[in-house]
Amino acid sequence: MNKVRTRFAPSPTGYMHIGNLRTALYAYLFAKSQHGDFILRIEDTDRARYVADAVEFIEKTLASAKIIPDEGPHNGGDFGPYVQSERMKIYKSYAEKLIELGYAYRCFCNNDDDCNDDDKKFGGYNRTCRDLDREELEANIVARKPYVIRQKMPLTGETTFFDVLHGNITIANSELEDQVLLKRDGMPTYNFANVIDDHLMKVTHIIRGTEFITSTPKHVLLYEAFGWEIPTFIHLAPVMGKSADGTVSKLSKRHGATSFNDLVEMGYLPEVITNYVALLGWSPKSNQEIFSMDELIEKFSLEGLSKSPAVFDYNKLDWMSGEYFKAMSDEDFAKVADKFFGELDENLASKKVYLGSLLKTRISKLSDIPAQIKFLQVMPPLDVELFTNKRNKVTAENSVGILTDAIKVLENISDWTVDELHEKINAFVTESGLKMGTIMWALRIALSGQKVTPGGVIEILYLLGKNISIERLNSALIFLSNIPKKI
RNA sequence: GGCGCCAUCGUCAAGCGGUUAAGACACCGCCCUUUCACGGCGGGUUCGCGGGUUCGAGUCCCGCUGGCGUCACCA
Repeated sequence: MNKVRTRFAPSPTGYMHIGNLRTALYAYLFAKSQHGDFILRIEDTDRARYVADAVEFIEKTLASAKIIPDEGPHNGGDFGPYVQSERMKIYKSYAEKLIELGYAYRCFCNNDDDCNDDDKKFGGYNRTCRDLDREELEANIVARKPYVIRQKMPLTGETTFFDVLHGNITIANSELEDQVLLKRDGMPTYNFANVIDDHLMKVTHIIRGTEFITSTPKHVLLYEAFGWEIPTFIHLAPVMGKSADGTVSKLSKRHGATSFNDLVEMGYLPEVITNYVALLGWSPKSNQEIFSMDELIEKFSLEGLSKSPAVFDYNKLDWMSGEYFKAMSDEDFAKVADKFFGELDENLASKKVYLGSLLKTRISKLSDIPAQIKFLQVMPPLDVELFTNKRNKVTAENSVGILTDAIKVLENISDWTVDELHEKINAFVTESGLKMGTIMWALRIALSGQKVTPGGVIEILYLLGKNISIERLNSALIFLSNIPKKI
């Protein structure tokens, strides 16, 4: 049996859509699970769409997703070059060959309207010039450069191909146009280059999106014309997005971030994105959801692939992301979180690992961090209402006493550590005869101006440090004393 | 519109003729609790519709409906 070889063949747009990334992932996982090769090939035959540095961008993105090609523009391999624009001579020779074989012909008009009367004598577009006397025609056409080479489709009958996911798919040949194989500028079209390269590069399994199902018969006809072995097709259902109005459509900008890189910038770990995306359209048929790349390779199989489109669910991504953070050590988390902390003062900067330990269980992406820690750097404006909490029996009035006493306790603490704070605060609560919740609530509000904080009061005190903590408590006291008493 | 593909909870999905139709996310409720988070427990009319086939259909067949794709010198 032939060694399995799959490929990922993006056009260099400088943008890695999640759907593309998933296609690459599946092609990679399948190849690796079969101990085969995974090839990266750049399909840059559309000069108008060329984006500078896009190849490097694609390679970097794949690398960050841990998808490593065995062959590619910068990975070596025996079947290069792996950039289509560098293979023009190859395509040309195969196109000429096809003409000799009688499966293609030269033509120079885009459509019948493009042709003037003179042109029409030599045939215009699509099936006008295909059956004219070839020698006479070609001499004239070649003289009239630039021309195009079109594939000569059978007018009757049907073409059937096998798809692993969909079984046999049959399309009537009458549906197929005499498509362009070689463009005026000498570049091949996707539908041509693709077939030539997949054959030359010995690709055994073509894994790509469903949008290519309808053009596959054209490819099959090409393989047959050359007498080449037809590879196995696997057409993947698209990744969809859900809009606010509930409608579902192919994932696009209006659904939020859609590229791998957008997601990374938002602070999702690359391994989280691959893990999540792997499960979008593929099921391991077990209850496992968290997978390392090695596990994915081990568990991957074509049977788990889904035929129907999958909606990208940010909720689930968030959950999965949180699971990864929770599983990380405080040190590792602090490392990946580092650039999201922003500018920290000396005190906080020295407590990053500790801060991270509090943060990692309550965020779903790293970009949530700035909002979570802002109050540590800048005290938000106080609001009396915040001091009122029914469940904990706190009011703006009784807060005054609590804060006053707390300040005294805190001022006497010289060893400002979490343990020490814990001990002293506990003692203070016991002594006061009040509920833990009552005291903590008042303190939290005074210290943070928020009902919700990452970590409890003890942790905030520690993070803020002695001076700032006491300062904030005093300010809160002043604030409360200036509130007109309720009647 | 022609052609093609698809159709199980809101979402990802298991299921491959006989199941109380898994599990996860989200949601809701309760518990725990130093707020939030974390954690624990529990909850929900899910097989698009209509015909067949069969003792028996989410599973097979047909039709319908709906969604998506495709009809480029884009990939």
